[in-house]
Amino acid sequence: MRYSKQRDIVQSVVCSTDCHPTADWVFAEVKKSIPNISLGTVYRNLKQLSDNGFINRIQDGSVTRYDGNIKSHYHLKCNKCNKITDISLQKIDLREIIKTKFDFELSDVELTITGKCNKHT
Amino acid sequence: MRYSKQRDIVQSVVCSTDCHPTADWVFAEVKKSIPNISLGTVYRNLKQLSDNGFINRIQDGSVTRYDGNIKSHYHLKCNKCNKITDISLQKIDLREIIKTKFDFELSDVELTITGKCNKHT
DNA sequence: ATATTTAATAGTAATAGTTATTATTACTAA
DNA sequence: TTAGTAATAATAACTATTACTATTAAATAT
Repeated sequence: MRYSKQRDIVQSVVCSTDCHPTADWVFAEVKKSIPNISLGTVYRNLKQLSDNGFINRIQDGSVTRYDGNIKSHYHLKCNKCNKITDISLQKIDLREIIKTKFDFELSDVELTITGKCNKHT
Repeated sequence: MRYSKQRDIVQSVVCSTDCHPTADWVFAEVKKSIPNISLGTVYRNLKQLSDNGFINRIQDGSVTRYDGNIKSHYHLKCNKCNKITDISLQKIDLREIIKTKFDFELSDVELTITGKCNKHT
């Protein structure tokens, strides 16, 4: 994977926000530096970056979002404001439980908890 | 919501399998009884049935799947055979943890654990 | 039983998100 | 410097899903 200015900026855009952006959002943001960048380039680089572990991809309903936080963590999604917040739940060792109870070699966990955050009544 | 033969069959198709089918799979299956059913009708009825709690919708990557099992449960998805298996983890009361630790009113949890089931080396 | 009302339908067009194609550009190494 | 090949911009294609519209049929009233 050789250097490209486009990928470099895609990565820095994703890693400098905690808003779990979509490809489209990243596209708009990168355009500020590279006005003629193509949406396909953004998709391709997001894929490459996540395939190589530089960023994470998360599924938010039917749309894919990207996450510069590559430490193991989960998400809270508020169904009022749609904000996705990072959480970590170290006490629950899912890997252990899943392995011993279900004989299943966990490689990835995506836990989406939907509900209402404390900004709403 | 008044009776329709189409919805009745859509529901029975979803409820008589544990394969967590997509809309397209349901469409093909219902066609066996109603050859000229429309894909839109399948989507509309799947939506209605899940909105009314007769079936569940689950997100599998970017595609939506449906589940006749409406008891609270989670899923194991094997990334080798793509099979989705129902599991339940009664010991972990997520609702409690999420409420006390994060002040977040959980209304829905979707936990997707991806990995490798015991059919593979 | 028949007419009326209107939800549900079949068929089709449209949309959104994403991936593929293709000709061109620009790193890298000999 | 030139050959090889990643990466690119632009655009077409694709897939899952939703919207539209004229018609059909289930429930209700006559």
